[in-house]
Amino acid sequence: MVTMHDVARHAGVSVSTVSYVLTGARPISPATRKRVLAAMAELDYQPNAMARGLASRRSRILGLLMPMDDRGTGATETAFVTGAAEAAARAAHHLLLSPIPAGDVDALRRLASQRILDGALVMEVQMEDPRVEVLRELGVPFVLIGRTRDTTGVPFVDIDFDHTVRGAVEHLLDLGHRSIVFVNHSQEALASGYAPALRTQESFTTVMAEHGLEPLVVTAEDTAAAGRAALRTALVQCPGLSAVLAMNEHALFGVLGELALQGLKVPDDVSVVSMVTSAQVADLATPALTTMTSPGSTLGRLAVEVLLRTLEGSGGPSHQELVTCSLEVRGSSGHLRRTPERTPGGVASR
Amino acid sequence: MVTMHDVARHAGVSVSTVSYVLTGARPISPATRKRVLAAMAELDYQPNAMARGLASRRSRILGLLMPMDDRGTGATETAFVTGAAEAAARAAHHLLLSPIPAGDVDALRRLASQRILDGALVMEVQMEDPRVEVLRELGVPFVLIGRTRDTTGVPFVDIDFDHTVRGAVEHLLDLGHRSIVFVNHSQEALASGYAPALRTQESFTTVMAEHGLEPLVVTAEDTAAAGRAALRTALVQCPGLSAVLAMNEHALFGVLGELALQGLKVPDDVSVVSMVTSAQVADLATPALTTMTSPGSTLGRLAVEVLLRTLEGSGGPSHQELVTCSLEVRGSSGHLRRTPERTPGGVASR
DNA sequence: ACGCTTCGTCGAAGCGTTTCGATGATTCCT
DNA sequence: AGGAATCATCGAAACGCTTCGACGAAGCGT
Repeated sequence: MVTMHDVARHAGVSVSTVSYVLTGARPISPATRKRVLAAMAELDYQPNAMARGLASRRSRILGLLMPMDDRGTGATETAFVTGAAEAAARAAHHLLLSPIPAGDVDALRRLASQRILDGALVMEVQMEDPRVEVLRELGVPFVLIGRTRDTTGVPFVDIDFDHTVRGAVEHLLDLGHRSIVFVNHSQEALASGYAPALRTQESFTTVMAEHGLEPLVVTAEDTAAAGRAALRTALVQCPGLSAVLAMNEHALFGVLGELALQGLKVPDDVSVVSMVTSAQVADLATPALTTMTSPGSTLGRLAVEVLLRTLEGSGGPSHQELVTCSLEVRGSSGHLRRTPERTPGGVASR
Repeated sequence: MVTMHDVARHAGVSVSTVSYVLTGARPISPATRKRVLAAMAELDYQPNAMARGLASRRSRILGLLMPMDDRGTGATETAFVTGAAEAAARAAHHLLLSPIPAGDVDALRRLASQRILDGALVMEVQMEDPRVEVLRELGVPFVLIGRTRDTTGVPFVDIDFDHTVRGAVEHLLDLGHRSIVFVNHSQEALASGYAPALRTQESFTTVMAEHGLEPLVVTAEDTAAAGRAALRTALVQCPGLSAVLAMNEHALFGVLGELALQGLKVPDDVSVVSMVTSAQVADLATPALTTMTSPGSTLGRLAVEVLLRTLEGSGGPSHQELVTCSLEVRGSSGHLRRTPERTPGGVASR
């Protein structure tokens, strides 16, 4: 392994000079700098990350705290990771992937105490997330992807769920729909404090109320079967249903299947809008889904940039930013045509 | 930060003794060990990863070389990562996620030279993958997830594509199908050496030939639109088509949409089997897809275990293992009913 | 020409571990 | 009983880098 010593000898300078060329911590004359750089190139020198990390107390590694329950596994999350990875790479940092569950405080404490992370990106943030306290206590800078209920002094980037719901609902209202059902994640997800589900549901209720409409909500596990059941429930509660607003991609595909089985055409009989969904997933359905498109990779990039800026040591106020989902109208939403007649009591599949 | 020194002082022993308790490199008497462990617990000591890494030349970090092109982003890959992360965590190792493209030899060389990785898991392996040579040259142990054309001396775990194709084809043959079209990834993917596409296609050709059948193959970009077009092409080339075998999930959903538009029912008119597909994705379709289910998380776990075993320093022969996809029959495949009549020249959507 | 800054560089002391050789204290064999 | 072998522990030298104080050589004003 070629070390700084070798470079120094080869360039006829001291090790510290080589170090300064690399870090820029002190000015070095152009002549020496050039010689040092030449020596590095010639010897194909790469700094040893561990040594640098030990001496500088900066590992250049960012932790990606990504609990891997079944939910957090969609195309949106993947795009997020991609964006984060690219931003990190651009800044010569690395991303360390940790699947620690949001509730496993001990594991997080262990990880953070190893001083292997310069900072952390916290995914799958819950309304009351114990990780915030742990990281703060251990002095590990962090940025939430998502946000807790109380966000005072906590840096985060998140999706503007209120804006997203409004955009989706207003799109449907513009098309003439009045009977809209909101298909959310499961009761358990809500109970466990899964923030996107809670926030969107609250916004939905508010927005519908603002328009003097009844906010119909059904919940479903993240499976197609649950989606089917959810739609049947919705049709019972509101037979005149003309639009579905979804915050649960997996269930939504079940909804679509069930709609087809019941002889309801999309978008002629029922319009469908999926929120926080990627174009890739939207395309899987026929017709392609109208979505509030998730800003996946943007969010990831942003999170890394905010975190790195924090590490630079600005003692400024913690950065908080909401990024919006944009409406992309595809084939699944259209003008209200008529109150569909249908045979009551849908037929089960197969 | 509490260091080994603190622990040593607190326990009344030398630092080296503390180290030996931790690493087990030398025997320590039960009495001292107990005192040391007590001191650690009391002080809430966590070893500094950087210092340990520098001194031991073992970072306990495994690189996950995961090129993030559009393709490698499905549920199968996610499951893989999940499995790997869990296996690594169990062995007290970390996973460092690097999105370096397969072709970017320089970036890989830079990463590997930093000595930040104990070993690497190589994803998205191509038939001729330059990364193998780089890693070997730089002395970084690795395991391929996938495999190159020439696998002599290269440790890998991969899916048994031949078995997968056989399983799928035989399932369809058993149901009476004879006109089967294989929907593969794009021409470019094939040309660039994307191994799963090449291997499955070859197996398909072979297996069909073994049964005296014509192997019809169409290629498609990984989009629904391309899938639609692919199906239309297939119907022109083989109007009597009764089954679709897919190696391209995204295109497959286009295929399903186009089938519906053409008035062809699944599985009554056309049976569909998707290969290397997760149950999650299978469920998105209605009816749910019959699949050769990808062993995602198993593969990830296995890869990490193999790599760790390699790091333990067994000079044995390089571990090579193929793991099979298992047939899961869902609603999309059924007995051949009849040669479907149809209006020639499908109607484009919308 | 004098001291005073400023500039560029050097040497050495860490950073928190691991690991190697050495050192007493025991135990064992004859 | 005496020397060899074994055992548990210690001290110190790495590991490859960063960073701090120091120092000679220029450049400055007066």
